[in-house]
Amino acid sequence: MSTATVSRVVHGLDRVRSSTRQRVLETIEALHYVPDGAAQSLSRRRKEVIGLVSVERLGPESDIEQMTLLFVDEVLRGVEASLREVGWSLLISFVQSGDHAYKRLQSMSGKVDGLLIAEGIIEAQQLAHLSARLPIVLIAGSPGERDVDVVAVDNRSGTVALVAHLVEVHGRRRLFYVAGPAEAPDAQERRAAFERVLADHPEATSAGFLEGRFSSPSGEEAARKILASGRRELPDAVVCGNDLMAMGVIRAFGAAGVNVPADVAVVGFDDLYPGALLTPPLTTVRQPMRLLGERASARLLKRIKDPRLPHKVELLPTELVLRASCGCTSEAVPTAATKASRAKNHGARAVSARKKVSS
Amino acid sequence: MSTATVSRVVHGLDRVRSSTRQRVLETIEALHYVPDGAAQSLSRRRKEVIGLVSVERLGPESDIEQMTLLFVDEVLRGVEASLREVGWSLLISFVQSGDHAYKRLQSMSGKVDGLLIAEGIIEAQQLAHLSARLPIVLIAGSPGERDVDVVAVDNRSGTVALVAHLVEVHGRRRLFYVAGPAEAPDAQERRAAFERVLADHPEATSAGFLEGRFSSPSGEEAARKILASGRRELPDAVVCGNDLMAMGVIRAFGAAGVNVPADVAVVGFDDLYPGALLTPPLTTVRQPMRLLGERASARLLKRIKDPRLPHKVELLPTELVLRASCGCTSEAVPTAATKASRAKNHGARAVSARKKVSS
DNA sequence: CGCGTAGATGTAAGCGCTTAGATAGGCGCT
DNA sequence: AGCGCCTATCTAAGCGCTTACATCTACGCG
Repeated sequence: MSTATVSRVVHGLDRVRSSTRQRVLETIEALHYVPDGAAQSLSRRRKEVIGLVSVERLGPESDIEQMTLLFVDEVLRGVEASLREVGWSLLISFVQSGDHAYKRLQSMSGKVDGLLIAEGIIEAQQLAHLSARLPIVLIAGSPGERDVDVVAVDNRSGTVALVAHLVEVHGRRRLFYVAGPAEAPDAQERRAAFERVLADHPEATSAGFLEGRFSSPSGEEAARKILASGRRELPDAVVCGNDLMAMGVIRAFGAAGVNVPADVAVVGFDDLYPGALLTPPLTTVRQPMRLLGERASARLLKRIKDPRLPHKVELLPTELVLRASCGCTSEAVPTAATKASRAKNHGARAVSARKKVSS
Repeated sequence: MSTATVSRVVHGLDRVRSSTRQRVLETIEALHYVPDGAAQSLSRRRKEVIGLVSVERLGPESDIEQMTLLFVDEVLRGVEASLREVGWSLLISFVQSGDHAYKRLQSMSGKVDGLLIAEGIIEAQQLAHLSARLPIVLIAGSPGERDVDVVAVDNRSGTVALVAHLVEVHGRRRLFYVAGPAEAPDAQERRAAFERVLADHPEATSAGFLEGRFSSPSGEEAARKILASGRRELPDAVVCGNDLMAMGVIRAFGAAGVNVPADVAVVGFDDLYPGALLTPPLTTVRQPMRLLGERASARLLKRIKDPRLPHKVELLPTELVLRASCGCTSEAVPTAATKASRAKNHGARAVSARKKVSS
């Protein structure tokens, strides 16, 4: 029996007499035969593998930064799940920024049909080179990128909904902003959105601004600086660029005897899991991380099938998660439509950021 | 110029005149040439890829189960890091138990040189089949497996250290055990270790036993049952098979007005990150998850190089993490040697389980 | 000045699959 | 029975590398 017949049986495309098919299947079963992936890839000119490359954070704050990784892990699950559906495989690699990321990406590019790359790993020019060789989708990249597809989270609408909530529902007036590092596009977008809400609400004013490093200790530090300028001058609310910093702020305020949210509201961005465990539970904006992974791989697959597709940026909506740290209580905010899907989340209320924005 | 020369330049094994080498390198650079992985794999008869397959938990308790995934993610990082060192790649796949796990593993087996498999995904017989085809290392499997290597965490020493601490240092006498599901080998080992400590300490007795599902809600349920048998009869301490259940127990006790640890000590196992955020912070046993990944892949690589190596079981030591839920305060336990590496962990004290056991 | 030799490069045979095109059977028809 | 045609199967040519082996070049030596 020729290998051609076996191949036809395995893939079932061509007609094979059913007795032959039977015989082949039995033999395959008996021999525990599994086709060699490398040979298939070579012959088919398609590997049915895509690569995911993201950052690995290290450094002195790593113990807490571990939480941040939840982000990547959720994305990864989304990617894996949608790949699994179509029978493709996922190759993953972490790089430390600055590391020889480009080298790694290049070597991966020989083993996959397409690449999912986390933002901020390589320079635009290197990206362009890679992108010329194989399909690439950027995850959570700044929407400005050319020559690649981007799937990102809509930082703006989420922040706007969150800050508007503080001002409109809780009547907070003096808002302090603790931003993420200026070089992070996410941080910039969130900050810009914050300022925009202030501009749109004359009754609210900025009570100050500090730049943190997206880490919990940098949040604590920011809170200490805020406290240092005197209790009289405490802001109404502290809006943080992410949950980690918000956690730091809450901890430092708690240590100093400042009551959150009675004295100062504190809110974050990300909806990391432990936020719900804090005292008070953290009001924040949820990023659809798993969805991010699903969409990114869907787009990549589409582009692999048709490489001449125009490049596109896809923004994913966020969701406002109201817990207690903004001043909401379990009973508060009866107006907002609660989403059943989040009901389980410790009594938090979730509101589509889109809805909030449009109102 | 022949492809052979290029190949020689790229791999630098054979002698090439340096002017030629130069020319080749320049051309490679200019063309952004990257060798095709599939062709290399086919020709070299080695893919330089290994696969990691682990469970994806779903179901009604998934919101909290997400935490469990931290486990897998840490292992994954360990694996990826050690693979990166030798230039190999990592293919990953999650399966839902019961899912067609064997099918998936089979298809992966065609694309990798070896497989890292999480415990409990497939039957022993299927494992044996796979193992006959390619090198396999089981992660956190029960040490009883044959025909495969196993790298696992030493549940026993950790549990023994933890329970002995409750009895010897805090004088707890009536200990209740909330176990994980009986079909989980980890759960069995921990429970057995618990009983063993009781046997070794005549002054301590069992206050009861319940089987949970390793989930936080099942912990809450257990706590409610304990409370239902009357306040008079509350145990001194509740030892839980993992952190999630311990978190549930603490929450339910808190809701019922039971003071932890004053009335009842509660301890877990795993050292999931949020344990440090609870009130009171959770005393637990830390599993070296990342190390687990590193060791598992190291062993797999070794076996791939020499497939006739005898199969081995490797047990990794755990580490006692003392926080407040066992009765320790920041000042307490001045006896135990604290490990500098854990000092950052919110003032928790960490003690090598081995050391504790030997004392 | 021819030959031996060693170093540099080219040639070609796979690696295990897919697939287009060639071939071989079986059938119904005249 | 002989022909054509359709279907089931086989043959063989790649896919892009690695590598053993053949070839070629240049040099030193007798």
